[in-house]
Amino acid sequence: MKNIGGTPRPRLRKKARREQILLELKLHPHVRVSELAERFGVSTETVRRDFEALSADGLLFRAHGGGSAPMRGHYPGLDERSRQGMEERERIGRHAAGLVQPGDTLMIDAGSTTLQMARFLAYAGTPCTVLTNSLPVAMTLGQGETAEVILCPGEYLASESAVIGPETVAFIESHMVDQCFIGATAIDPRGVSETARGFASVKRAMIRRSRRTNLLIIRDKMGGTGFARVCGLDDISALITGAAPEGKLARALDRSGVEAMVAT
Amino acid sequence: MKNIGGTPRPRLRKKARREQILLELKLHPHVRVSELAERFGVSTETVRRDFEALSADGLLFRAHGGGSAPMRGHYPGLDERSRQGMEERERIGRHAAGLVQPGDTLMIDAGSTTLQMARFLAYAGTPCTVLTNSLPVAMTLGQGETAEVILCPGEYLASESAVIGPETVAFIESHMVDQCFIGATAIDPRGVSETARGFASVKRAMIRRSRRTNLLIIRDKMGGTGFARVCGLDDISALITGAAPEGKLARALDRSGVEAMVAT
DNA sequence: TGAAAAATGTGGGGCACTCCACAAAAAATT
DNA sequence: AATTTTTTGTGGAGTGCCCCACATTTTTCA
Repeated sequence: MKNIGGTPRPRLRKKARREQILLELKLHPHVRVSELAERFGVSTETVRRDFEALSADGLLFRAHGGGSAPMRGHYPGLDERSRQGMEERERIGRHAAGLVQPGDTLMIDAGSTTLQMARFLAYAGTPCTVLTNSLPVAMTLGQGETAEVILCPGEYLASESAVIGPETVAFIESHMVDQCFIGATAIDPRGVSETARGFASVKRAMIRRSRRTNLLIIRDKMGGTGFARVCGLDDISALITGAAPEGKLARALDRSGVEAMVAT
Repeated sequence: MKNIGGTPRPRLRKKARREQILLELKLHPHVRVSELAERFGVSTETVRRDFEALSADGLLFRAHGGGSAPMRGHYPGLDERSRQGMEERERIGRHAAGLVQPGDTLMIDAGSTTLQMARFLAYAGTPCTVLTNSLPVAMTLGQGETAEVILCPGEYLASESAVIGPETVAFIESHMVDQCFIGATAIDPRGVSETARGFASVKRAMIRRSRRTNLLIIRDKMGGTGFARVCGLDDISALITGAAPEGKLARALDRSGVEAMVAT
C-alpha cells in the first residue's frame, strides 16, 4: 500500500478517520473510543489502533477509554530529544516571564518556547498588556484574567496556530511596546534566522516596534542557520537560553552587546 | 461543617486535594482516578467524588477513568439543557454549512452554534475564504487545509474565546463578503439582540459588509430579548433554526422577507 | 489476475472503572 | 460530651475497555 509517485487514487479511509479525530479534539478536550467507533461505523479495535498511531506521533494523549488533546506546546514527534527540549523550554519560559514588570506592554511571538513563557506569565499573574500573533499564547494568557491580550489580524496558519501576512505586520507596526519576546529556528554569529515561511517579517516588525528585544532559544538551535534571515545580533537586547553560548557565537554576542542569560 | 464567619481553622483536606488536581491538569492534559487516589492515599471513590464536584463547576472535563482540562475558552456548564441544545446546534450547523458555495467569501461570528457550522464546513471541505473573530472557528477551519482563514484583530475575551473592540470592527469594515453567519442571544418581532458585551457592534459590522446575512439560532432563543440590540429583522436574509418560528415572530419574519429554514 | 501486504473485524479472558448503598471515621455544632 | 453533619471508606454487582491472537476483507504490487 505504498503508491510512491503513482496515480493518486481516491483512497482515504484510515486517513480521513484520523483527521476527523484530530478535528474532534479541537472541539472537545476528550474523545471516547466507543463513541468514535460508533460514529465511524468501525470496530472499537480500529479506533484503538488509530489512537495508538496518533499517540505515537504526539498528536493525541492516550487515556483509558479515549484520548485527550496533547498540551498546547507539546509538538508533533515528541521523542527523547524533543521531550528533553520541553524541559529546557520550560526553564527558558519561566526565566523570561520573570523579566516582565507589572504594567509592561509586550509583544510575544508564536512558538513553543514563547508559549511556555505565556504559561508562566499567566501563572505569575503579572498585570500587563500583550500583543501576539499566536492563538495559543492569546488563549493561555487570556485565561488568567490579569493580562490584557490583543490579537493581531492575518492569515491563519494551522501548522503554527498563528497568523501571518502583511495585515499582521501592518498591525504590529501601528503599536509600540516596552519589550518583545521572540523565538527563532537558529542563531549564529551572523544573526538570527527562521525556517517557517512568513514568520521572519512578523518577527522583524515586533523587534522594530519594541524598546527591548529578548530572544528565547534552546541550546540545540545555537550555531545553526535557517532559511530566512530575521535580524542581526545587534538588534537583540538579551538572549535567554538553556545553556551558555560558546566559541564564536559567544564572542559575537559579546561584541554586539547582547546580554546572555542562562535559565536554570 | 458550616463555619460561617467562624474561626478559619486550618482544615483543608478536601480542598487541598482538589487544588492539586487542578494543578496537575495544568501540566498534563489528562489525569487518572487511580493514579491520584494512590498519590493522595485516598480511595478511588473519594477522587471520583472530587472529579464530580470539579466537573459540576466546569473546572474539569470528566472522562472514563479520569478527567481532562476543560476546553480553553468558553465553558458555561453543560447541564441537561445545554446538552440538548448541542444536538440542535449541530443540526443547524450542518444546514448552514450546506449553504456555502465553493469559492464563497464568508464572515463567521463567534458562538457555539457558529462553531458547529465551522466543523461541518471543514468536514465538507468546501473551498472558501473565511473571516472570523472567533479563535475556535479559525482553528477548526484552518485544520482542514481547504479553507483560507483570516482572523480579525482585537482585544481577546477569554469567556467567548473571541476578539472584540474597535479594531475588530474597523478590520471587518475594510472587507466585503458574499455572506455572513451570525449567532445571537435572542430574536423577537422587534429584532435581534445580544447579551455578551461588545459583540453587538461586531455582528452589526459583519452584517453591514455582507451581501447576505444568515442568522443561526436555537429554538430556546426565539421570542426572548437580550441586552443590546444587534439589528432589525429587515437586515436578515435567512433564519436557520431547529424548529419553525410561530405566532407573532413568524408573521414579523414573513413581513420582513426573511427566509425561514428549519434544519432537520 | 494472482500473490503479498495492509487494514479491519471477531471473540474471549482479564482488568479497571463505575455505581450504589451503607458503614466508619472525622469534624462541626449544641 | 453527645449529636448532627460532613467526609471518607468498603464491598459487590455490573459494564466498558484493553489486549491478544487469528480470521477476513481490502488494497497494492508484481
